[in-house]
Amino acid sequence: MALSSTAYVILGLIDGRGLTGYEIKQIVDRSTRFFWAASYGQIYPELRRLEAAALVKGAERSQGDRRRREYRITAAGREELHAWLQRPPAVIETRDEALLKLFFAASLPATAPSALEHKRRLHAEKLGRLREIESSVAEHATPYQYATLRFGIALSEFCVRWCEEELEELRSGRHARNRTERRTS
Amino acid sequence: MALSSTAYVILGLIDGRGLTGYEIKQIVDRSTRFFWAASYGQIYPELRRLEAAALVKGAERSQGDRRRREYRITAAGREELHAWLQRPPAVIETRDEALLKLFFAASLPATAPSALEHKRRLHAEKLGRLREIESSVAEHATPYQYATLRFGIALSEFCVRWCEEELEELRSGRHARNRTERRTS
DNA sequence: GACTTCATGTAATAAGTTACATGATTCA
DNA sequence: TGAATCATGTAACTTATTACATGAAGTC
Repeated sequence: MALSSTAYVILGLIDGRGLTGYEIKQIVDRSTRFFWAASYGQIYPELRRLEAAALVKGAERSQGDRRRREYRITAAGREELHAWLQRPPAVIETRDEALLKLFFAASLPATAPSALEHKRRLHAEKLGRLREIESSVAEHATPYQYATLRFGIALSEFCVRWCEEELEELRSGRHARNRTERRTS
Repeated sequence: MALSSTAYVILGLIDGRGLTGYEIKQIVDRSTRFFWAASYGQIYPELRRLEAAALVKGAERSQGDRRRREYRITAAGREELHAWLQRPPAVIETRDEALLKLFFAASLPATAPSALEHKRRLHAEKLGRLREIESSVAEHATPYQYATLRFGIALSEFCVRWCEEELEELRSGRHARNRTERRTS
């Protein structure tokens, strides 16, 4: 079949309960968002494709004049989801502009602290959002969902800490050489 | 001007030395690759665009019948690079298919260990490549480049460790509930 | 002689973001 | 009544990957 990962995000989310495109987007933004984002521009067209392939089934759930289309997974859709879960994951990619700026900071060394400081702030903000989610979500998430949340929190904490340590090193001037001896600590 | 981040990867790499598109790709694959990938399909057209904008200057450095075009940064290009370094970084995005499969593992719980095991292996492989790079690159990298390398190594180690701990929890059966009490440890 | 590496490039496709358009309902 | 939220969708654009084509030079 060869669907996009974003298609499996949809299949995974509607496995068990019917959801509208709008609701899918809301849930994504508080969950997979942190390791797999999806925009309306992907979700709505993808729902149509999935319905055309009979992997989901949409039904009108309009209330008054407000149109609302709720999608449920079909038996074929669940099969497709299970097949995907059984295939080995391959994609783990990162795009980190802050790290890129740090990487090239030798071209303008005065910018290095700022790159690190912004990176620290971005991770701290993400950490704040994840902690807020954790405090409101713990009871209705699956253990696996909860595990990915804990991973995101621990990872963000790690990144914040690393930035702080590195800023400290920059300030203390120890950054002028490659401290090979530090690697083993 | 509004260039893509990939354009700045090129500007940053050729700041100081002339490089061909081929060499840029090779260097990227051993450095920024781990937080900002770039393919030939981006590099060659981008070099043309940058030359059209007079931010880089290409020159023939053919040897015999083998054509070879080496690019150097211009004064305007260096200015553009410096301006970019001074702007706050915004993009830090991750796409992690393994985490996605773990997130949806409640749909087919038997696949959870496999998702974690694959995630662990992918991080371990990355760690191996980074360590190999570290052992060969330490002397000619800038302290900032070396810092990003150490970050990549520490982060990969963290991810490998997390996967191992999580696998251990799965095996011991403690995964059946959301262990709120564990969060504070 | 065959394989690998060096070297440049394009075309097709896929994936994803942003901005916009539209309109109902809810809440202050 | 005005703002926020609910709700669906598309168009234009950007970004990036993959596969392909071409050919020289070096190596086993």
